[in-house]
Amino acid sequence: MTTRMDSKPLKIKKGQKFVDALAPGYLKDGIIAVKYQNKTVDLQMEAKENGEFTPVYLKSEDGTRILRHSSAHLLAHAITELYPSALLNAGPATDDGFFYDIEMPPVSTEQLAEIEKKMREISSRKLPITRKVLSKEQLYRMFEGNPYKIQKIRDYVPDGTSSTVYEQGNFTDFCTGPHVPSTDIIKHFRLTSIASALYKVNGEQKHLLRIYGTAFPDESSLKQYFVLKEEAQKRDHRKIGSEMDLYVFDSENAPGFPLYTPNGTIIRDKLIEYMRGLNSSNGWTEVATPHVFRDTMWKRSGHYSKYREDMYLFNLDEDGYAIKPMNCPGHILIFRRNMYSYRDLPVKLSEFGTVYRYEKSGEVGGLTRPRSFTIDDGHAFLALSQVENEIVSILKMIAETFKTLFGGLEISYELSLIDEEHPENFLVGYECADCGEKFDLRGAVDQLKCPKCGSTKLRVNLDKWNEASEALRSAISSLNLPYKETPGDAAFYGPKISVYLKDALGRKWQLSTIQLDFFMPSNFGLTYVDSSGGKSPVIMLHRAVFGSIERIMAILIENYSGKLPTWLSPYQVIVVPVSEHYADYAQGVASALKKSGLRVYLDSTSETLNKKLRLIRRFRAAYICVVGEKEQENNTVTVRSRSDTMKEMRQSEFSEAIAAEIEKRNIEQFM
RNA sequence: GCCACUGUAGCUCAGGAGGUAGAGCAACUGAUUUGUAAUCAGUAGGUCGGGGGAUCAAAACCCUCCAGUGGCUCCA
Repeated sequence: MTTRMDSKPLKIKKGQKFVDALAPGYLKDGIIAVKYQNKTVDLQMEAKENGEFTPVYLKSEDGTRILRHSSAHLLAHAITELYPSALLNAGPATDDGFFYDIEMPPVSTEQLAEIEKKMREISSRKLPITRKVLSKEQLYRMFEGNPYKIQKIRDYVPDGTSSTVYEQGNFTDFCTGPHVPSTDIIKHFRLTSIASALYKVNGEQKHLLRIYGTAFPDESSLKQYFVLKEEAQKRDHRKIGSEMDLYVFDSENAPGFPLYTPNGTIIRDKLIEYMRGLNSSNGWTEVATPHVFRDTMWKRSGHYSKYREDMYLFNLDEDGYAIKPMNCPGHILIFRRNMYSYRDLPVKLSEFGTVYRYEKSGEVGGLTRPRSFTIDDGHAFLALSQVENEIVSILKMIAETFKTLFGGLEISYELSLIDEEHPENFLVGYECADCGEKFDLRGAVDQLKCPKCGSTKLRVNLDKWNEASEALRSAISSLNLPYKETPGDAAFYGPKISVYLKDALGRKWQLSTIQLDFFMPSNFGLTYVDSSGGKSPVIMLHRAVFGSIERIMAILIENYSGKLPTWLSPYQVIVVPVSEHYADYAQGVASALKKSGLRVYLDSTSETLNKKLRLIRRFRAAYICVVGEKEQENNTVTVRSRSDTMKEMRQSEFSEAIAAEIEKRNIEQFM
């Protein structure tokens, strides 16, 4: 899809159309737009001044994006022909296709096929797609009767200026383009699904119908796309997890709550054991906190006002309680049992804490979005001067962890900051202009009031946020890690770093987070005695390396297609006798291996060898040992690895090799 | 919560212009004793997601609830 074409810059004169600046016949070579002054524009556009441009080929990334955007128009065109009363909203290209949001009655999958058919028909009409410049007034007139378009014209086209529409046959859409020059360029596409999408028009929330599709420059990439989707489905952790017997979802009695079987529990335990070691060698101590707290604590921590909707709440006698959706306040209660001097900090508390969040019914799914999950949580209580060092140390733990779990897979970092335009979405400091009171609040600007004098004249103070952000930024850049800043994505109580992994199928998963928090410790009045004998506020740092055990398990399973590294595998060895004649020898092999600490399963059924191998396949054992006459005589085992290579070897040799592999937590097998 | 699709045996699925359920695999029993992805025969297994309705009659039709899957961030 990202085929690089020869795209030497070409010359263009002011007022000349790009299409005319191309040598004749270029269009057939798959050029659908050009890049001029750092923007992609239509071939029919005229250059504003003398200069250079480069052709954009359909097969390039930019070209494919344009193709998809044009496909969305084609979809909209088909809809207007089939359903004249439909009101179009917007239809952009996405990373792997396109969609269009439309106000219209829901359609069935059969109707979807009809729409696709109509699209093909319109495509074959070979309609030229042309761009027209219209004034704001003309646009209003053209789209009157469509409140969605009217709103966009109002919002995006300044008074007295103009914008553009794109026309293909009798269909016109308000759009800045660019687009492919003709409908018949859109050939290799498919509509994929129907969804409903929330949209606000004139301040009112509306459910629009969203139709998804995808398009590619050629048929083979389109096919490839669906092959990859299928491959992803084959690796679905829900499917593999039930084959490997790792966990159960009981949708009647525990919707959204995973129940771990003995096999799944082994994986969990091994992950926890690994993290425990890493925690301890990095100065993290471990604590245990209860699952239920009085709501007084949640009110104080700020969770009650922000997360109440997602919390499991209940009342007993006169008191309100909540099951914990997070571990942090519990750790604060432990931290504050003492007075601390600056010499005592940082205090680093970790816990494999299971939390419960009431996810809305449409949002739960598998291990990636469960209602209960276990965080490899940790909270550091420290002084501002210690923040950067601590973050560096955590970033190193993260890098080490993912190298162990995934080898060389690519990880990337994101630094999420406050949206300075909309501080009301965050807990920020304010100062009262009237009485000078300083306080932290979160809420709509026009509802904010000074808690002391009731004045509404408040000044936002982002000092804490800026300091926090700077500490994160300088830690991440001191390690030369590639990162991207995303304003507005911060947690409501502080900025954060998120870590992403690209898996074997190229999918991006969010893993670790590090969040800085100036506010929760101040809600609980946490201070330490600084070197001058005064009280200084404690800063809190939330971190999770795995993120959640369930999520990391799901990613591991999908990435390895269930064939986990040996140290994590529930079945490290399955011993299979060729027939029952060798049951005793097999038994001996199995117990010797078990004695050396391996997780071994002996298949003692009386099936044929072929059948036994077929039936145990679903467990994705690290090694399968077949033993029969030959092995019994030679005191050997014939070992078959995950990748189906086979080798006969002495029992002791096998047992040492596998022990070393597990000890080092190798991803690769020794054979 | 909203939209589409789905819910029949432990698993994968068939059936269905309405006449109270089928297959393969798994399980169990017996025979077979097997050399790297299906040996044979037999047995057992289901309130067709729950509830309600029209019907002489519902797994099928209608209503409703529950659950699962994919979406609901990427702006003209």
